[in-house]
Amino acid sequence: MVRKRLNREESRAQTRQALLAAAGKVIAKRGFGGTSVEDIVAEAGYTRGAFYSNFKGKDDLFIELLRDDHAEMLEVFHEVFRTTSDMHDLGDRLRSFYGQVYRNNDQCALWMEARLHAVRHAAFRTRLNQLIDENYTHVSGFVERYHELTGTKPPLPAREMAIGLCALAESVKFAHMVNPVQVNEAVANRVLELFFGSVMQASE
Amino acid sequence: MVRKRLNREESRAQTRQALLAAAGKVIAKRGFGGTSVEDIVAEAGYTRGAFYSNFKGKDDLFIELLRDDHAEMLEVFHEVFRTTSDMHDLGDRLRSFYGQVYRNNDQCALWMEARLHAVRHAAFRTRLNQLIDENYTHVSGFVERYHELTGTKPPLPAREMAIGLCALAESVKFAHMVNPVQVNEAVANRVLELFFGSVMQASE
DNA sequence: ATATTTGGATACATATATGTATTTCAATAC
DNA sequence: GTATTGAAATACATATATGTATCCAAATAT
Repeated sequence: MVRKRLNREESRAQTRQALLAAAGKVIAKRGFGGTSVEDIVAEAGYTRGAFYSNFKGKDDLFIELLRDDHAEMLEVFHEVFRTTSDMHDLGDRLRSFYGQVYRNNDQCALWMEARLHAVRHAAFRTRLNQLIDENYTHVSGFVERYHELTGTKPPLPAREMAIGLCALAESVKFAHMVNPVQVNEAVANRVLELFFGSVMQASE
Repeated sequence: MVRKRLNREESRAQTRQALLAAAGKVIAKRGFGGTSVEDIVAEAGYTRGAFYSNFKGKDDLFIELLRDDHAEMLEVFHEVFRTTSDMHDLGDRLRSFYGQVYRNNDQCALWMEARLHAVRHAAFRTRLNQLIDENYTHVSGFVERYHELTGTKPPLPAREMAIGLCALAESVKFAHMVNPVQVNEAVANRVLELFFGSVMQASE
């Protein structure tokens, strides 16, 4: 597994990453509240010592984990929206984005978990909302760009459109996760398509 | 507190209710995974003995709690949708419903918690989805009624419309809870109004 | 009145959590 | 090569959880 002899910095970074990865896995499985520090280090193959040497506590690690994930998400976002100059398919794009960005259900669950935790813990909420706001800003930027190019006017401020679009995409995805039978892939897509489409038409 | 001498049945029902109420409170505060049986009984002023005498375990209690809450929600639903014969304001109605039905944030958090738990636990998922499906059926019924009366045709099967509308309403509410500053009451309402309105127009 | 049931408290055995204090051993510095 | 540093393990003290087994007192039945 470990290929070359690591120096301190590298070694520390490695365990840190291992802990984060393990945390992601185990939190997705058991929920944040239901996950103990012990669970995390066990999954990662370390001990509690390593954990407390790297993080202040569970909250701290969680935010760190989300930050990493968020960075990845932005990469996907830019990839999806940069690859084309044709702006007419905002719906498709955003759906594709959410299809890609939550590449697995665990990830979607993780963010739901985070939001829920945020509702209950003010300090955590503040930090999480920095990430979420950044998300809104990016989507919002895309909405603006879209309207510039199509010469239309958004029916609401771009940021509010972003809030709605994000909410919709996420919750349909989530509904699908909760009930994959009733809300199967096809249904989820139809619903998203209709809702996105309708809202876009409203702006012409 | 206790007014009259209770017989066994009544007494049992009373503790049961007390436990359920306490659980709702404490789960909303700490999350399901983060809540111990001990927490629940402490809040209710009983002991673990009472708990295990009334429920098989935490999952069992949780479903029971949701079932009760669900029943209440349906009452609100009917109240909101029965009070008028004017069917033209589906959006208003549904928004009003979601405004009323999740009369406090705790309740909304509780259902999110439940969904999240369901994603991870198949047995629980089955039972939760019975409740959610029933919800869809009711909203769906309203959508149908709406289209009958307005002589329009839904752009998607009524049930799929219901899925989308519920997802939207819930997630905007949730977004508001997570970030009450950015997604304040006014923003949430504007977004909901626009999205609902657009979708409804799509059906004409 | 006495016997029986049973809801819920108490006791028990065991398992798991937390956070800090201390130790160890490899990586750096000298 | 020896000294120093620091990441992670171990040890420790304490707290909290779980589920069952047992007990008790109030509510029924006889």
